[in-house]
Amino acid sequence: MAAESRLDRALEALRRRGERVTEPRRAVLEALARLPDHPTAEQIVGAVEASAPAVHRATVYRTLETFTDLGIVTHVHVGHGPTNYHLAEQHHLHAQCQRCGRVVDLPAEVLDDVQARMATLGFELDATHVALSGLCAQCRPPAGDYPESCEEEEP
Amino acid sequence: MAAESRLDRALEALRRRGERVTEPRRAVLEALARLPDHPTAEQIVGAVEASAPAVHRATVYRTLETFTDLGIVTHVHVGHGPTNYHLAEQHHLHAQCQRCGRVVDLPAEVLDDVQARMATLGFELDATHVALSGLCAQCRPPAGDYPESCEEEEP
DNA sequence: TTCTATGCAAACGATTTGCAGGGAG
DNA sequence: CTCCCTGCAAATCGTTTGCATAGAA
Repeated sequence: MAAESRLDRALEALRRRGERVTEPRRAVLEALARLPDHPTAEQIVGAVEASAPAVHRATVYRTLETFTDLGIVTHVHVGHGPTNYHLAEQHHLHAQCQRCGRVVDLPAEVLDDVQARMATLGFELDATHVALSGLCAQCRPPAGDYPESCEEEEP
Repeated sequence: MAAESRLDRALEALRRRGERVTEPRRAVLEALARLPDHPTAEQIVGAVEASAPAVHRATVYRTLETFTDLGIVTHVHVGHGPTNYHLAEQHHLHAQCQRCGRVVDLPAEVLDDVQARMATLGFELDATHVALSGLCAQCRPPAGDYPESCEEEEP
């Protein structure tokens, strides 16, 4: 799936809903389509700054909120640290390593059973909205040993 | 389990580890033992202020961090909103309602299967560290209807 | 022309930090 | 007496808001 087509599809969704297509909005969508992983608002601000320097961070935040309301963008809360955003197309779950901060994707169905069970308790689980927490393969102490070589991200 | 005995046990744990027992620390532990649910740092600050007005919020934050390192206190990150703290005794999970913000406790084993499955993927799940997210029984739209009567907390 | 979306600056909530003094052990 | 813990003030980080204006439709 090319980044460009994802961008076009998002723009199309915007117009279809009668929303205005502006330069900041285009730039935010472009950043979301182009950036890898799940960028934070601040990373999107940085990416947008390259193509459209006049766009203010407040606009990026407001735009992300609007897109979320429209269902174009999804966000994930990670235990500590800022919220992560991505285009709403791919439905998957997330887990974040407590040590290195990396966010890994998980197949969407890992929480299906939990979801079913919580439904019987009256709680409607939104599995994509928060990232599970733990230690990734690199940071997990290998069999009683000390953790090794899993650097902190973004120095 | 009486709040006082929980307090005593925590104080005992402090001394056993050669940590100093000071008034702020005692007050924070007392607040944790006495407050219901899972108070935020700021709620603990408020509770501490009653018994020991001179204790500064920075001290409360530092104390909570120290206690966490010592394994006396545990914290839970909720999707949006401040971190929740509790004494490390009870091991259980949490889920937060996206709408009313309430945090409900879950039996510790609801994520056991997920934990096992993620272990095979190399990820060591810490199920208690983040709260699952969704809609609680009161806020969940009852069969296609509009949500009703689930007030926002703390006005 | 209309009304939404934007830029800017300032406020905001939650949390952290540097520093010098106080008090537990 | 020594060093850890504390109070205070200020900084920081992520995010939100009020206001007047630009610009999409």
